[in-house]
Amino acid sequence: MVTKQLGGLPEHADLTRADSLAREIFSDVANKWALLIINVLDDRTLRFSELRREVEGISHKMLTQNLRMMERNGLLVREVHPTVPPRVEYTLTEPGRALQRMVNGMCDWTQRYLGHIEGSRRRFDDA
Amino acid sequence: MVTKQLGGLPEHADLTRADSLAREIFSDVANKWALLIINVLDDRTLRFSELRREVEGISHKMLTQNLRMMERNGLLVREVHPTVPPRVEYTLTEPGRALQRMVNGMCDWTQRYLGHIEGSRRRFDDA
DNA sequence: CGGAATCCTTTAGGATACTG
DNA sequence: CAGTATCCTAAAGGATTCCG
Repeated sequence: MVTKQLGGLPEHADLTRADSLAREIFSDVANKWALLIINVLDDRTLRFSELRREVEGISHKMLTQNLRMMERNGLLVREVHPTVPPRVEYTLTEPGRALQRMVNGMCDWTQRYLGHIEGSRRRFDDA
Repeated sequence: MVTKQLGGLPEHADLTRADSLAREIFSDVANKWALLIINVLDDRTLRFSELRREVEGISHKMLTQNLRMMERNGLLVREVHPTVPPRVEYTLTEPGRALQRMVNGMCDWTQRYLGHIEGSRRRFDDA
């Protein structure tokens, strides 16, 4: 319970003082690999191997680890097709898609301010 | 929407295939401490010690380290008042504030889906 | 007070091998 | 193909101390 809300107007959630559950969830989610997986999954249904290929640079281990965590938190569903060879597919849930919109926002942000950031870095590194 | 490509229509940025600079920036920003600092700074101007108090659980070292990184990337400005004892204040820049809106969205998301996530976790942990 | 540097522990994460 | 387990190295991060 953690809103800065006092007067009644809906204020932004403040996780800096949040209870441990909210902080834990935020920590799970606010990590590079999870966010990149969400971004690439989008509204598609992808296999493990497809995700592995599309999330550039992720290792087999990190992918499984993050997929488990995201499934546990209800961000995506995992469907196993008992064929041989096995076929396992991942799809974002509604909460996952809600998050995905914000992740897309962050990606767009990165693109948009790329030049600004590059300049800021140069200035900083000179001094 | 998802056609993460190339035709010409404005699509969401896809950092999974992005150039190394964009990936680096995203990695800088998509980390727990940076996002919490952004969330607590909001539109205020805060001293180092105030941030230290408000970002619950952050260590002296992590705070300085992240503040340097965020200053370098132009997310915030650092103002030193040459008094004694020294007074150093931090304020989000416009790019920083743009990011902050999305971080707030993520915090709100966490609050909103807390119950859903808790339930999903229980179900997962039972199986 | 804010920051840098040091030391030391914990975790993240890669490589590899094995299983159904 | 997807997943698990093991080993091992690199990076994150806490505690502490010293400096302007």
